[in-house]
Amino acid sequence: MQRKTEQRAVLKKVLKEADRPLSVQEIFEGAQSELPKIGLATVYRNIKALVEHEWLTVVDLPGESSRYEVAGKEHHHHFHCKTCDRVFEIEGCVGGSIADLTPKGFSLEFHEIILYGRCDECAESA
Amino acid sequence: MQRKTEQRAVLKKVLKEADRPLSVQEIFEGAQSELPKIGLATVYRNIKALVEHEWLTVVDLPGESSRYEVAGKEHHHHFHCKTCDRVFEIEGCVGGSIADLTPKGFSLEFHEIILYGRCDECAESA
DNA sequence: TAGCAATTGAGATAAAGTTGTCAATCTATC
DNA sequence: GATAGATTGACAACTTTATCTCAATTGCTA
Repeated sequence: MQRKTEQRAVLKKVLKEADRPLSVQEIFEGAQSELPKIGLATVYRNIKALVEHEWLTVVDLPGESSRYEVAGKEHHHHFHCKTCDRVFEIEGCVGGSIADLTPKGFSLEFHEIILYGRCDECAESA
Repeated sequence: MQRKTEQRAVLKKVLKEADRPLSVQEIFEGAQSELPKIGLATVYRNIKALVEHEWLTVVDLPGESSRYEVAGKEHHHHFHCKTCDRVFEIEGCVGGSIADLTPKGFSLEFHEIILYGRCDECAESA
């Protein structure tokens, strides 16, 4: 990642403007709308580089392939809309009460919370 | 699934005795210790059949391939030990306070909580 | 216990997601 | 501008996970 390229600039723009975790396909399609000739390998290569440079964070959800969101945000969790399949960031956390769930003898390091349902747009048109 | 076979009996025994979600490999290896000639395809075939018959439940964790646990248990969540990579069931839930995290306009249908850290055995030997 | 058909084991095959190859292109520097 | 080398696009190839094929075996019924 030594040079600035138009491709990477577009990828970063797509990710910043989405403001939610995007799948490789979503990133690819978003970039294609601005740069129709961009290749999938370029998308993968840049995602990998941006993750290594900690500009991007990997978001893994159960049974899904990885999504990516801009790094550096506060601790937060995600909402997965089962209708449109988009993932949203949600504020707040119930970390305190979660510690109580830890079984005896186990040591808790971190946690993940995922909410499922319908996002505002999909709930409206239901 | 019209006939009782020794293979399926062994698979069910492995799953029941584990009392935690097992990966296909764990199930396969557990079954092999009792039935060395069992094939991987048989494991997949029976897992699929047992899930369809609702004897098994699929447990998906972020970034992991599916695990399987005996169906019919109460609502619960999971603890993933990052040291031994085993997954455990944990009792209790903070469902009430989780509803508060739901963004405006979104409709919450269900949730997932995953704790990460060390299990009792791994915490002890740390 | 004989026979039909479900089930199995072994390996080939498939599907999805990701990475590698390499000539052509573009970026940064001089 | 010209140049060196990083980066790209197109597609081949690979990985991992799961399924398919088919002859051999086994469970169930009569």
